[in-house]
Amino acid sequence: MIDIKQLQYFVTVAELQHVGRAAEVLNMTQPPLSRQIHLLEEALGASLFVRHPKGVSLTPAGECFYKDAQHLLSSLSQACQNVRDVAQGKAGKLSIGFMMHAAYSIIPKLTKKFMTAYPDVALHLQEVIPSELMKRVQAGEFDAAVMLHPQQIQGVGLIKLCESALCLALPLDHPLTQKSKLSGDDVALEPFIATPHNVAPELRGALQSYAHQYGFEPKVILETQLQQSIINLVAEGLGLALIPEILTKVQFPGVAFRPLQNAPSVEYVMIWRQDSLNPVLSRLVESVESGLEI
Amino acid sequence: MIDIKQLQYFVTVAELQHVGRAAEVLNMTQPPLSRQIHLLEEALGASLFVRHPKGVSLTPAGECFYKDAQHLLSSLSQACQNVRDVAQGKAGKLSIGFMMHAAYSIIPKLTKKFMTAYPDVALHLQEVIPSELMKRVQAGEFDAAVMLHPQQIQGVGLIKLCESALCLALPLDHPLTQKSKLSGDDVALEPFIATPHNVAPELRGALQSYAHQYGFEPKVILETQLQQSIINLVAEGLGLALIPEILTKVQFPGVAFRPLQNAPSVEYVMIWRQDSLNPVLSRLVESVESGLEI
DNA sequence: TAAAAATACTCCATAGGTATTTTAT
DNA sequence: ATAAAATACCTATGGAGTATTTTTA
Repeated sequence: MIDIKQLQYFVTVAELQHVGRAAEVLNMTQPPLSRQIHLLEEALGASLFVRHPKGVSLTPAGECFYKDAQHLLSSLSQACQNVRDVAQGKAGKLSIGFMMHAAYSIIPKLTKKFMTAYPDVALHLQEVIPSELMKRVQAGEFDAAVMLHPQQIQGVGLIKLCESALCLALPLDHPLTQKSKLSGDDVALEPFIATPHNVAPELRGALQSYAHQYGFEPKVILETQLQQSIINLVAEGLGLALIPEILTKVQFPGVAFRPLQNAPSVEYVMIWRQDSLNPVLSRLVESVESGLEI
Repeated sequence: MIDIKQLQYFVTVAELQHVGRAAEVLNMTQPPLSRQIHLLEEALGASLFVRHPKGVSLTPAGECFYKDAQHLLSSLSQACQNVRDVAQGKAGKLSIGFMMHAAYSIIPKLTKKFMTAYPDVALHLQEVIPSELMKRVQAGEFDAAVMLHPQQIQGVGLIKLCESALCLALPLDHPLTQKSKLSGDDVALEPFIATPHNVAPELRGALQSYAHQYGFEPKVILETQLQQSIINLVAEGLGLALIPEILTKVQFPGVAFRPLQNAPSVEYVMIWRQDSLNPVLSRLVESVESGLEI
């Protein structure tokens, strides 16, 4: 059976055209090297060298095998390097799920920092509705997810990314845009657009409890799964919405944002499967732990 | 040190996800296979498998190495096949020198037959002046050459390809074109264009001895190393020339060919270095030996 | 607890070393 | 005649086998 050692022996002899000197380079004596070359020739069923009185030279078959052997050896060492890189998380694949809220500041910051540090990692980013994120991380479909702080965190690691106060999103032509700061009393009778409780309980809960502080039940006239739709519907003038401040840096046409008195806030976190086998994940967690400045 | 055997072991275990069953397939017992997998992991500095109670599965690093190992193994077997092909002359390189006379029928026939039989051989064809051919075959610069039958053939193999009678090449507007068959008497006073003796002694000798048969010394007014030039100079009306019949199948503008009474003939042969190491050469000789129909 | 993998220990095949012979110019 | 490769023989590393223990869901 041919083995790597024989290929290295062969390449060395081929390069030096001299079995004795090749043996020196290989830190061995001439006879066993001679023997290995013969075994290789036998295994291949072809003679690789012509023996001269002052050395050896490659036959055409040997020339051909020399090229292939060189390529094989370099491919092998490349493969070893690859596997080490992947094992250390310097290379590989990482799939990250996130909710729309993260798309505008958290995800860009996070990916930019990580991709700069680990250019050989292929990031797969996917936006899904908030309620999907925890499930799919636990199922191993995502290595990590950026989402609102969940209630239960069994089997996942968690790191806080930032906190963001909620503010009011209202149509540009709405009378309340005249006031620079609003309170619960101002909006008690307004129609609201919100996400259903099962999609993003934290957000829906925040609206609920804020309203209760001011002694009213919010009039939710429209529910939509997609966060993006909420802002679009506000722009259409269908109602108001509570939106985290991190989204207000972006210009949404037809929408105005106003701060709220005693505004509740939501917390954004990254979660990941605790028992993940992907070494890249540890690098991501480290990267996030060392600070993101969102 | 990593060796091929370990790669095969690894690939088998990776495919079956089960060390015990992989050991069966590999015709060995489980413990040494287990051990080799561990040694491989140690050599790579990365764990390749996660051990479950009912088998093993690949880590991300293992997945990466699996792809590379598969590729390495198939490259290796391809390399073994390549070297065998080259050793048997089924693949490789073959350089053939030839004189211009062979370009129009011998070389096309020969190369077509050979290339059809051995599509993986790269033929390097080169036209040079006749006197160069023997030297360069003996020097190992050409594996073989197509040329006129040489005087001395030390160190080379030889096979006859064909014989061709010489005929007269004359300008289209020459009075002698009126006659359909010519003899030495017709051309005794005509100017001749010929190759120098040291370039193609056989051809020059043939002109000489033919003339002597008819009791005259040929008036060679122009000598040129390149055979192609002779025909061009005939077309220009500078003189006549003796040209082998195998060239007359081609249309040369401005040149007429006429048969000669008692025409001398020349013999075309293929020669090759007897002690060549190129296995393809044997295939070429076989191919020519089995007949060319020129 | 029940598989499958890992470990412990043994044996022998074979890679590599030493001494010597053969080969090719 | 000479340098280099091949052969013969010896030693010992390490790959593979048998028996057994440990691991993990």
